Amino acid sequence: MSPWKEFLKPKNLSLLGLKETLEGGQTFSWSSKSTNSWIGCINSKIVELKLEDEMLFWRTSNQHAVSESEIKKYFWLDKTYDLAVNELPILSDPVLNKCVHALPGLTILKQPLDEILFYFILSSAKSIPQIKETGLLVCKKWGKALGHNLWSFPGWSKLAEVPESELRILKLGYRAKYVAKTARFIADHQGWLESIPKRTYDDAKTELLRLPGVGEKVADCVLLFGGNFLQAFPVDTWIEKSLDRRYSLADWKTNQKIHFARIHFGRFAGLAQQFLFSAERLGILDKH
DNA sequence: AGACAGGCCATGA
DNA sequence: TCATGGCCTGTC
Repeated sequence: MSPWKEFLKPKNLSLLGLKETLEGGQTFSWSSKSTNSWIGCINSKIVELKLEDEMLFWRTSNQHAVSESEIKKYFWLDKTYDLAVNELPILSDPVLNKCVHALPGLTILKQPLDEILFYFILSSAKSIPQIKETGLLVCKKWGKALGHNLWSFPGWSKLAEVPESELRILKLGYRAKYVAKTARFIADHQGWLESIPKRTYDDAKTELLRLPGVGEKVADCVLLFGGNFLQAFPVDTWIEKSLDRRYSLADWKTNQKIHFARIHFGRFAGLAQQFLFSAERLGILDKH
C-alpha cells in the first residue's frame, strides 16, 4: 500500500457519518479494520480509509492506485454535497434536522450500477451481514481476486452463464432465480443497463421494474445508489415505520406516504431518506 | 417452536 | 387498486 495521504479539509465529516455511510446498507464493499478505519475498493482498486482528529486519510494499492479525484467523486466530496444538504427542509422539519445534525457527512456513494443491481436483488428479506456474505460468495466464485481478501463483482455477462442451481448452493435462496433471470434479460438486451442513467427518473424506474426480483423498493435503491438519481426515495420497513411514527402517517396508504416524501423532501429526497434511515437504525430519534 | 427479517410475485376480491 | 400468503435462509 502507498503511504497515507490526507484530504485538506473534509468539512463536517464525523466518525458516525462515515461509519453509517460505509456500514449502513447502501454498500456491501467495505470492511472495518478498526473503529475508525475501513478497507474496500473503488473502481476495482483497493483503498484504505481512516478518520483521525477529524481529518480523513487514505492510502491505496501501489500497483493499481486509485486517484484522489476518483475518491472525491465516489464520496461526493465537493460543495454540491453541502448545497444538497442545505436544500433539504432542515429548517422547517425538526425530525430531519435532528438526523442531519447527528450524522454529519453521511453521504450517498457513487457506486457502479451493475454491482448495485446485483446486491439489491439479493437484499430482499435479508440483513446487511447476510447480503454481504452471500454477495461475497458469488464474487469469490466468479469474480477476480483483488488482494486483501477483496473480490470484484463478476459482471452480469458472467452470471448469465451460471445455472440457477449453482447460485442456490451459495445461499441465495429464492433470489437465485431472480439473479439468473435478470442476467438472462441483460444478456438479451445489449446496452439496456447502460441506458438507465441516461433516462429520466420515471422512465429509468419503469425499465428497472421489468426485471424479475426488482420491485418498487429495490428499483429505488438501484437508482439512488447506482444511478445517481438523488430524488429516488426507497421505502423499506424502517422508513415506512419512521414515516408512520415521526410524521404521523400510520393511516396512509404506502403510495400516499411515498408521494408525501417526494413532495416534502424535494429533489434530494434520497439523501433525506439516508439520514432518516440511519437515524432510526441507531435509535437517534428515540432520544430526547 | 415459531415468527420475523431493509421484498417480490402470483393470486383473488 | 389493495390485501394476503408463499418463498430460501438465518437468527432470536
